[in-house]
Amino acid sequence: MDCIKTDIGVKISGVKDLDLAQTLDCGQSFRWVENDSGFYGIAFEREVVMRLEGTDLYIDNCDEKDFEIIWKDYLDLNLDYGKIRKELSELHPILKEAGEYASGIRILRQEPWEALCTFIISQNNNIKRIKGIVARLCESFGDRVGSGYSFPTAERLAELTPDDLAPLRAGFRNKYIIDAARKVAGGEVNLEKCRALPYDEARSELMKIKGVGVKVADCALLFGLHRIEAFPVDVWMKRALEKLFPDMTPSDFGEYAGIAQQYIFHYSRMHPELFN
DNA sequence: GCCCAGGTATAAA
DNA sequence: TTTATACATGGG
Repeated sequence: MDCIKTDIGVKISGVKDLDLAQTLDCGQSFRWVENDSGFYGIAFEREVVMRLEGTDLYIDNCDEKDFEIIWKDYLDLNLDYGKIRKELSELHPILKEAGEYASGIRILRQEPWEALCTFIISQNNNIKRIKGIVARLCESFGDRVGSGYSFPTAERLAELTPDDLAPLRAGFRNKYIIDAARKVAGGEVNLEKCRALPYDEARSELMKIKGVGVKVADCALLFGLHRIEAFPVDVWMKRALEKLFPDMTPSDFGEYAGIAQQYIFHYSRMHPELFN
């Protein structure tokens, strides 16, 4: 995997186990939009467009240094998903099938606060509307980055009240967003500490926030802090587990449970007939 | 109008 | 400890 400069960005060749649609638009991030030139998005105060041709990844508006310090990690390109998929496939034949079907999924290393906040917004909500709320949140309270806006910091949102978030049309979630922002900005909840804490303690740390239950905590840990042993279970996953893996519990999926969960989630979403 | 959406807080059994 | 209901909003 090497990175060379192009006239508008960089080209990384030899990228394996990556499908941008499966990774950027599978419900782990709500900030990427597909347009004519690829997937457009903003993270870590950078605006880029990504496009994959075979095993060549093009990132526009990016230099070698930004790729090395930001996007390489963001896309989790240091982890060998082919090897992990092989290990997972030995756990259960359906997991092998799901892994092959969704073999381009990677677990993003998103900014922890963004992951936490967007999954607070996700509760009892649908992906289309979540994206709208998140977009309005960034436009209203984020900083300008290129032609878009960054995700607002916890410190910025901590200054606000739930009523200030009315333009987002996020409903009852407004008070949860503000509670999270205040606890994170004030240090009562330490996100970085959750990278290394024993899993149950990391979960408890996040659940100090009103509106954060096990599902939101698991998603924040998986997508924001790269705790890939996290296995978020929602109503959909519960059905998938009962029908497809009746003999397994989330902990049976082991240290890569979060990757297994994403394979299963994507696979079952694309095959709803499995539940009939 | 009715139902549901990558849930959680709260009250009641 | 487990089970029921409200919660804001908008698309199907």
